Parts: sequence; C-alpha cells; structure tokens
Amino acid sequence: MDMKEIAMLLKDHGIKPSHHRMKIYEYLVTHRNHPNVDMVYQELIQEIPTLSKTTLYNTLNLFLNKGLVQLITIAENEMHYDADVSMHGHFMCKECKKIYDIWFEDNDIVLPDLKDFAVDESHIYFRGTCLACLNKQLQD
Amino acid sequence: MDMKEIAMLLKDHGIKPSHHRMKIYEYLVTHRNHPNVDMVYQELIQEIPTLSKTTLYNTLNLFLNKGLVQLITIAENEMHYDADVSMHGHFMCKECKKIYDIWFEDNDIVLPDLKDFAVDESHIYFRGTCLACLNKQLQD
DNA sequence: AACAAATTTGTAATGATTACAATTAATTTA
DNA sequence: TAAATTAATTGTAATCATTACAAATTTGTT
Ligand SMILES: [Mn+2]
Ligand SMILES: [Mn+2]
Ligand SMILES: [Zn+2]
Ligand SMILES: [Zn+2]
Repeated sequence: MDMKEIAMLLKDHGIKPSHHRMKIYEYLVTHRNHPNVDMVYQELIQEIPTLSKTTLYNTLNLFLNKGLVQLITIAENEMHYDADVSMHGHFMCKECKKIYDIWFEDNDIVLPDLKDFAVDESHIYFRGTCLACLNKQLQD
Repeated sequence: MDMKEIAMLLKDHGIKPSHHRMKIYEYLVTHRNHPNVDMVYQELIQEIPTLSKTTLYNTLNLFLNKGLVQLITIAENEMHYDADVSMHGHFMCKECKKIYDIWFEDNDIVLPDLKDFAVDESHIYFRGTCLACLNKQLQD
C-alpha cells in the first residue's frame, strides 16, 4: 500500500492526510502486528525525530473515531491497535505477549444479535500460550 | 450465599478464607455488577474502615490466579471483575459504562478450537449503547 | 508466652494516557 | 504575496490505575 493509496483512504474517512498521519497509518497497515503505542513510537521516531507521543495518541484516537482502525483491549495495562477492521478474533500469548489474528470460517462463529442493545463493536479474545512458547517450555 | 459457603468455596480453591477475603468475594458474588476496584473499595470501606486498596488488589489477583473470578478487559483504562466464571459474553455501554452479561443459547456460539495455541480463556465482548441510554437519547 | 508464618497496611514508584498551553505548519483572505 | 485564520504538532505537567516494598498486625505453632 503506497502513500497515494493511504492518502485516499484517510480522505475517504474524513481525515486530512498529513505526513505524520500517513506514516502512522503506514506503520499499522504494513506491520499488522497489533502494536501498542510505544511500538509505533520507537519505530517512527527514527524517521521522524521530532515526533511527539501526544501526536501519536491524538492520531490513533482520531483513527478510532473515524473507524479507520480498531482498538484491542486484550492486554491488561495498555491498548493495542489494528488497521484491519474486518471481523476476526485475537489470541494473546501470556508468555511472549504477542497478539495473533484468529480467522474463522464463515459459519464457524455466529454471534447472536442482541435485542435491547445497539451494538457498535464485537470482539472475540483468547488468552493462553502460543506454540513457539510451548516448545520453549519443553526444553526445560 | 452465606459466609459458611463462601469459606468452603475459597478453601476449595486453595485460598485461606480470611475475613477480608470473604467480604471481598461476598461483594462480587452478591452484586454481580462487574465492578472495577474502586466500586468494591467504596462499598467495603464502610464496613471495614481499615481496608487497604493494596489488600484489595492483592486479593483480586489471588482470586484470579486461583481461577475463582475472571478478569474482564472490556474497558479501556481499568479492569473489571466477575465472580461468574462460566462461559458468557459481556456488553459495555459507552454512555453509562455499565457492563451487562450476555447469555448464549447452547448452540448459539461455537468457538473454534485453535490448533497451535493452548487456550486458557475465551472472551466475547460487545460495545455500544444500552436500551436505557438509547431511550434517554430520544428525549432530546 | 515466644516464635514463625501469613496477612494487611501505608506510602512511594511506575507507566499508560490525557490535559493544556505554546509553537509550528497549512490554508484562507485581503 | 503578506497578513490573518485555522489546523496540526509539540513539550510538559497532570491524572489515575496498578504495583513494589517494607513495616505493622494478625494468626498459628511450639
Ligand atoms: Mn487483528
Ligand atoms: Mn459476567
Ligand atoms: Zn508466546
Ligand atoms: Zn447505557
């Protein structure tokens, strides 16, 4: 996804595509690693040495409000962000803290439609241990 | 659920049933309101004026480790606790911040079993607006 | 009672996020 | 194009949930 496309996408969501905003979105869409704020910051600060963390927080909240990214609250003390807003689940490994995508077959999961609630977001989270960390544990 | 039963339940989970611990669990099991730490504290401090917030945090973490309660990470800046550890979903209203239980019919939801992951917990979260808040909004 | 172990407390530290005012950049108007 | 206005970005301080840690208290055991 090149800068032209990113600019278009931001505009389509009512976001003026400043340089900072485009770089922040580019990070999310190319890495697809469900980063927390600091992971984005440590990477972008090398390209944009003046980048402020406040700008990062402001921009991510702007993206959230415009529906461009989704918020992942699977971790206990920090937020994670996902540029993929399609319906899929997430697994967080308690050992390595990595967050994996969980994709469902179309009929695998049918969420009930809730009367008495106007639902904006649906999230499916799992926690446990990933295969890499399970194997590491076997070596003890 | 009386104190005798609570003491038994804690013992069954390998937790020595001190007075504080029993009162904390009693709060959770009688209110069933998915409280954050401060909600528990503000209620119990009236009965136990010496109660320390550290004790509360320690006790809740002990309950979590022993599988007596479950952690709900649906909110963005604080944790919520649930004495009901059976499989059910949660809905948080963005307006009033209340957390509702969402119960599924047996076959309503079938979570796929993930190979490559040892799953300890599964959570289903919804966010949106509850009926009470929707009605309030209509009055404008 | 004397000792040891477990529990509870109070205070300070940590760390993610937000508040806010100042600065800089971009856009509009004259 | 220069001045004026608006928007974006920055830096610092504040907020607040949670944890760290050592002291004090309670409980259980010899
Ligand atoms: Mn994802
Ligand atoms: Mn519940
Ligand atoms: Zn892992
Ligand atoms: Zn509500």
